[in-house]
Amino acid sequence: MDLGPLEDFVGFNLRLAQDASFQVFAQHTGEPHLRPGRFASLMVIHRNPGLTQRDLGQAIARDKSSVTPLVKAMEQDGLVERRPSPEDRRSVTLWLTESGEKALQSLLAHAREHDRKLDELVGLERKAEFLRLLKKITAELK
Amino acid sequence: MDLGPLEDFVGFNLRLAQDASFQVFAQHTGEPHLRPGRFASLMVIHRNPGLTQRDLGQAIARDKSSVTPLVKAMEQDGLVERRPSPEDRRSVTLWLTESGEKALQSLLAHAREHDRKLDELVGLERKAEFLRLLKKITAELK
DNA sequence: TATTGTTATACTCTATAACTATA
DNA sequence: TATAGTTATAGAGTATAACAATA
Repeated sequence: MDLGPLEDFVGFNLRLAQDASFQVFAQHTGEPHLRPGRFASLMVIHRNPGLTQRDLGQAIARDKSSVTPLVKAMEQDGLVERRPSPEDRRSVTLWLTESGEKALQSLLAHAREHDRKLDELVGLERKAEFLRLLKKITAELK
Repeated sequence: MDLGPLEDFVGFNLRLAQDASFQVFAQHTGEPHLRPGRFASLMVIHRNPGLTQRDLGQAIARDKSSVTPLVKAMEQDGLVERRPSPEDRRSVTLWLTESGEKALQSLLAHAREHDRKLDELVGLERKAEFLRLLKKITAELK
């Protein structure tokens, strides 16, 4: 199907490439509690144990009312533990369980495997430049 | 917020760049009947006037049950006309109205403006290679 | 029997607003 | 007064399944 001028727009091709990449990644993660949407959250909690739900929301750019069900679902699946903050009784602090750490490691393994495929397509000698441009778009586009 | 190993994954950066690009584009289109989600549909109908809803669904990778409300909304907004197919009485053929053509042209103008910003970030001398890699990922990732 | 399109329904993900409890 | 978190609710956007009309 010919899409005319769209075919050579960077923005449009960015979207197609990301869709393809996400779909392939999501397929290979398989298990439901390893859904890619949780990846960033698990990583943020892993690297900032004891952060509050508010902090998490800021890190992943979601409203607090969206964080509540996300965290509850991960708690339900045994990936995250919620403990009252000793400093502020309004706050909840977040910690990965052992199972959460394992889930994160598993997602990371999938991500590495996935990125090996991307590296192959991009080519090692072009990867640094490609990454640089993606980061530039993220950082500077307004 | 430090995301550790994710920071240098191509897939992750693809996602961040596409999010940034989409958000900026969506903001600037403004009006509700020019929502970016309709862009591809308008373009497909523009370039294939008289196609059926089934054809449209295949082109934009959506189930027929998702095409129905999409097309109805665009008809409601006066962008698309639905006519019974003379060849197959089960089918509906799709045509852009004058207003639909105008909406498409307006979206295209926004897209060109948007892509000028992206071109600036990427740099003209690197654009061809960048596009080539994005298309390669779309086409060959499995 | 198979296909086109519609409808009913449901699921995911997101947000806004109103609320409780703290600060 | 302001903030952390919860809940109720709503709106996109998507899909599956059952259906009517037609092939």
